[in-house]
Amino acid sequence: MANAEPLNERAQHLLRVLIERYIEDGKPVGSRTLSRETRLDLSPATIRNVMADLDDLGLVVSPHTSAGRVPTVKGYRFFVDTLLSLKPLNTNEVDLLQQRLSVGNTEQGLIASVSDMLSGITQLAGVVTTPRHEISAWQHVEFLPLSDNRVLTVLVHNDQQVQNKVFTTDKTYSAAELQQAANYLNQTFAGKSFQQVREQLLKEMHDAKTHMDQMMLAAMEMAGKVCDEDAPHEDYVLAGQSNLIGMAELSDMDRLRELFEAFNAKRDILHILDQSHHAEGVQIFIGEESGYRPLDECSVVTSPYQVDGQVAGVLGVIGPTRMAYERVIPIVDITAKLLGAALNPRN
Amino acid sequence: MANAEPLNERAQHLLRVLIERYIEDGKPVGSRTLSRETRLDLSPATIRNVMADLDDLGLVVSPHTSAGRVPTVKGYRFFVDTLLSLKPLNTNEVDLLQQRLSVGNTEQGLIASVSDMLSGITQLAGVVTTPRHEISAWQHVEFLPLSDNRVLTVLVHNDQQVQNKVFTTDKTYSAAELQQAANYLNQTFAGKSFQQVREQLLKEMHDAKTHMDQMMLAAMEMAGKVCDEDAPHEDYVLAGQSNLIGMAELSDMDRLRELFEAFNAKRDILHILDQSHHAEGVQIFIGEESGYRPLDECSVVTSPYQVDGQVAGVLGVIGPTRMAYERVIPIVDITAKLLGAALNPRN
DNA sequence: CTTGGCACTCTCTTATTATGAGTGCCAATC
DNA sequence: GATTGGCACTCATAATAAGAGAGTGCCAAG
Repeated sequence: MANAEPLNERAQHLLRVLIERYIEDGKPVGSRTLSRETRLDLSPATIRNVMADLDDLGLVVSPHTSAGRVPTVKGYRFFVDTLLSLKPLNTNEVDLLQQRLSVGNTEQGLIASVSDMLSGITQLAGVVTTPRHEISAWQHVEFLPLSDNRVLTVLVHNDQQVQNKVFTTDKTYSAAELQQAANYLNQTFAGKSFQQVREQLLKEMHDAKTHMDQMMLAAMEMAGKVCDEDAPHEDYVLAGQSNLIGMAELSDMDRLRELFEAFNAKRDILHILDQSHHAEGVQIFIGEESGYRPLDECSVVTSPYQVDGQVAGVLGVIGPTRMAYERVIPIVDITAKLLGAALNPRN
Repeated sequence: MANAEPLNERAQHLLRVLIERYIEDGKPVGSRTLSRETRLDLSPATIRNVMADLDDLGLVVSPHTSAGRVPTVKGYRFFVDTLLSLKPLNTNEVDLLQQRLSVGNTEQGLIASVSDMLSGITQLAGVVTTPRHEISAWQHVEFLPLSDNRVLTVLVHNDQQVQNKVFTTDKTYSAAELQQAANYLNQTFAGKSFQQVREQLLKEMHDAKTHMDQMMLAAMEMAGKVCDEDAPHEDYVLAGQSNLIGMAELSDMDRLRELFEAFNAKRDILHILDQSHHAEGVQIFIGEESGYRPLDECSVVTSPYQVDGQVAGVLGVIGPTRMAYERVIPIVDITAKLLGAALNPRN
């Protein structure tokens, strides 16, 4: 039993070659192939012995008695954690990404093109969550009267982000009244974080009811609504789903369908991405590790991206468990950094 | 030869039953079934004769010598144009749609939920183009200075629509200067259509170069850019792609993939939808009629929707040629009307 | 014009039989 | 004690064959 000595050098090397090979052409790999592929100059029989050990350890399995071996989730995990030698992108490639990024200038456009980029380069599905702006602070608010009792609120955050929303009010306010309300709010809140604004707002609204005129109250309400709106805006942009259609491990229509439905429902996918939110650097969920059935045959490679030193969102790719990790991981890593940089207020 | 008499009553009825039956269970339908299904009390042999005629006319084909008949594109066309008896929704169903529509209040939210609704009810893919606002007129513009040389432009259309964009200018403008520019533009353009604004803008920019100060020119430029931006904003929102995955006629992975890629590319799909733009009421593209290979096995049922008496966009569903037209057509029709109503400025 | 009859054609299913890749185990070898 | 060749065995895959079933086209009779 090789159980005493957990995994010797040779076994590790063989496991590595096996997985690399399997990733390349998706067929179970047998002892004969392995004996040819590796430099160790071992006979198939010897390799079979090693394979039996790896099998006992749960790192590989054979789909049936007389097929080669295929890595298990545990095998992939070990591979990714300790055997994998990443293939860093050369500067050319990085420059190319850089260029494609600087085109779309709106935030929406940026994350869409990053998602596209990820899927294009990896030939998998690319995903980017929309950035959170909770760190941002109040810069300026403007109220514009529309027809009837409708008021357009324009709220500018300190990071160039702009939000607008139309409200219906109880009574019709004049432009001057609205101006006055905006002035007051701007003076009071400029530069404060939305967290602070929120608290102060609630407090003032509570004990102000008596000595504050109608108009101020309405303005408060509006601003409060805008702030509320800010928080739960969690979503993602997906690209390249069609890349997943041909893949062997998803050839089962029902599986594929389940997966696409999960994409639409968004909830579960978001939950996985959230887990990466507080992690540092690239994180990898292999097969069942994600905990969601539709993703059983898939791996998810994610990385948070930072704006202004704060984690603003997560991006990554989704593909079959059998994916080229050594290529995908650096791509996700770099892309997260590039997106962070592109999203930075000053650049 | 029945060619002299193009298509007698009985033949039409049989064709109709055949297609209805085929739509229901997707298997080629034979003379025996048809003889049972129909009330005409004809023997299979007689029906075979009729089938031979329909075959000659190119309305049906048999996939192989000893299978039943299947409608051709031409057959579907005839069915849809002259045989189809629509199944109008009852008021309950309409009310239900109505309700689900009034929830999402932003325009984006509205078209997303309409798209969802279409796909949910029909179990096909739903699609809605984003409404065009070219008919809308200039109501108000506001410039807000941000840090550095950045200026936030907020443009309000007369139909509650709001657009904003951040520009970088050559020099730093004061709040007062920006205010002045906005005032001038608002006085000059308020109430005019963007078409008019555009023309006038170009003209003024041409002969104003001398007697107009820097500031005005810059403002013009900004406004011009905003107007430009308005035009080519053609896009659509798709929902329920996953409904198409299980469908028999798309079981070929390559076909399915092609189709999904067409969805992503958007161009061709938009082109088809555009054709419906100038049509009145529901329009149907069956199979190859669309002219796009990925849609060969699909039909597209569309209807333009109107806002303020003007066609603002198109919505519809995409599904296999073998779809329940008698149900889908009224749904698309009603939904277009509901969306138009929901989108109307005053409601 | 309609119908029953009949031969014929295809698809689809099921069973049978190779073929080949790969394994596990054992005894011989280094 | 690790390595190796040999050998029996297993199992997926492909190829082939044989029926069964559904449906057609055509013809001759009603």
